[in-house]
Amino acid sequence: MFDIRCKLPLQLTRVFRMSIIKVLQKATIQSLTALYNQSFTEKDFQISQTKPEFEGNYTVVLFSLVKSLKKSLEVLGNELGEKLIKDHSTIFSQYNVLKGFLNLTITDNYLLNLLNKNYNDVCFGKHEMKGKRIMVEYSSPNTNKPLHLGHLRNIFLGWSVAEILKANGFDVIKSCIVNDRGIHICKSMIAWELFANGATPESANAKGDHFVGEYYVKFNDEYKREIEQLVAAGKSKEEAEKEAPLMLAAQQMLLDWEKGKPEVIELWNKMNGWVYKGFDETYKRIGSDFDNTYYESNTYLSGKQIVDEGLAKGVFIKKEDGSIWIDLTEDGLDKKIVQRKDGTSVYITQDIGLAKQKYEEYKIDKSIYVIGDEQNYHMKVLKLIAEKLGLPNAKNIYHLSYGMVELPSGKMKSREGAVVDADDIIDEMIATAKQHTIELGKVKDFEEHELHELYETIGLGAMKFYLLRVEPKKRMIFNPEESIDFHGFTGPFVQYTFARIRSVLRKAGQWSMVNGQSITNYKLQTPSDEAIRTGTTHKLLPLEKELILTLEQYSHIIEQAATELNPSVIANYIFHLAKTFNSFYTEHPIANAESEEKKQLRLQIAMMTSNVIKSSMQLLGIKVPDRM
RNA sequence: GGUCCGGUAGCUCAGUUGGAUAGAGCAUCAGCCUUCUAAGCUGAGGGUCAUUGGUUCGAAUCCAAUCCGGAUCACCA
Repeated sequence: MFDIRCKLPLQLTRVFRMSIIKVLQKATIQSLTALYNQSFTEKDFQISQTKPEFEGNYTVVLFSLVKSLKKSLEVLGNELGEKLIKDHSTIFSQYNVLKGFLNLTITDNYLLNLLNKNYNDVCFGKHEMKGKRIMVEYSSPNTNKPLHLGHLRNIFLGWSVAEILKANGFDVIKSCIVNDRGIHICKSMIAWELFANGATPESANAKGDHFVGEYYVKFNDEYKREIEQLVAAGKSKEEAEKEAPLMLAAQQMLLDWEKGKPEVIELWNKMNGWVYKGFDETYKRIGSDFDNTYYESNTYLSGKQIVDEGLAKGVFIKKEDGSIWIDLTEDGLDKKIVQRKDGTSVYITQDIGLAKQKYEEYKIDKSIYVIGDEQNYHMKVLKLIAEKLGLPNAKNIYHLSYGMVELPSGKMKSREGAVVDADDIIDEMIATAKQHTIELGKVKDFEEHELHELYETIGLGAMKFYLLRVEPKKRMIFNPEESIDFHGFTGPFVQYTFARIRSVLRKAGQWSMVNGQSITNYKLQTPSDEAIRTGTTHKLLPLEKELILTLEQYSHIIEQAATELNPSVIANYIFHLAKTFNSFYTEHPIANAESEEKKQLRLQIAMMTSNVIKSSMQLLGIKVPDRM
């Protein structure tokens, strides 16, 4: 989906820089050990960014050290500060102690060096390969209805987490399990058979997944009517639900499917084919992809053998009626069925089979499932069963649980058609992007295809950012009336910041477009190492310094986002970076700076900021436009 | 009822894993375009961090109880 990919092999082709926060951590441990002849770890003290109202950039919080050292905060702070500055004079220039806080100032030279070495490195911030492989499973749609807004949160999350892990040096496999069989699929098949008169997506001029989804809704409408009729004829509601002809037909079809009845299989293939075509269009449009797609119709039987093995091992128990269970009461959960009395497998059985298959195919070290929080219990059970069965790396099964996307009216109900359809909302976002862009009137010289691309970039960017900026586990309410903002903490805000930087660089002759490809001129004259070391070059102004400090944190942020499996960490960071840049941009002229030195410095800052914005937005799956 | 998750400004969300006077965006109000893109910038107002108690130098953060909201506890998937 993107042009730039950083491949940083295990064999060091480049030197990986340690983040300031890590340097400070290590240096503090060293200094404390040297000063007080005791051993320390990172957990003995805390490091944070200095609050803006105090002097300094990074702060060592000393309170927790006082007890074991029996020193006053004042004395400890001064001794440690003195030592840090003496031993690491290239990085720390001065310190002050306020209460229990040791505030350290980073030298301009250190930051200038950093800027000088990395300003044009599009891979800045990424980590070296760790030699570990992780699978991220996401999307997992049913093939009886189109994707909705909830799927979009799932897909964006999964895709982004995968990219974040890659940036952090993991070998990542994106996978998808398609729920392509079962009673719900048969429902739309029956409805199509009965009511479609042979219609196809082509004849109805409809997207395949939407076309099939209509018959799923049709089934439920007709089913409801049959129940009402039966109830009117004197049946109880329960009886009616079981005896309705449509339901009986769907159940019969499921049996026929499992037996492999040719007409049913043919219809099933045909309708699923329509759905896949529709899904593919949507995936392509939103820039999602998978390395491997699993189909439930292939995996649903594979659990049976595992059940037999588990039974032999004594992990499972067989009841008198032949059904097979696992007792999880000792783990604080209930008993769970893993195979029906008729010998057929249930949902969780398939998942156990798939978990094993994933491992055997890819030898993954970790298996991440991006699934809504409604399945927290299910995933807990799956992991426990996998552990008890002794499946390889069962303990590294991880459920990345995210909150449901709800409407102001409550939960989305696909059976009633009360959902925000994915394709619809994408269309709306792009239309809104178009409207805003036209109103602002800045792109009158764009070609038609450039405009089209720009609207997609902004519309999708707004939506992805909106869904990713919130911590995954929190549920969110989506208000279609209010739509999504294009100002403030949004994708377009960041995109706009990027476009302005590109504009500055273009005009300063540092960057240009040739046949749609961006070309960077490596003409920036950079201060010599000697000048930087001896401090004969620029003094950084507060906003210049703050920007470089923020840029410096990028690799640390990637690591944090990967550890937490949380793209919102990235979103918050980008926004902060863009906002800082905008203040800088307003305050200080770049191309028309007060001196040539300042001009070069600010062009470097601008270029590095644009690189980090592009790279970090890429981790969220969001493109950035050169002009908007 | 059991288990899990959430509750921070009018609204949407951060809060670096226990640290300094709790921060952003939206909305409201007041300013800033003859200088690199105003989808921007600067400033103001807005808070019982659901409630109560506890732990300690220090709590939005940890513990307990309570209240509110959600999910889940199927021979459904």
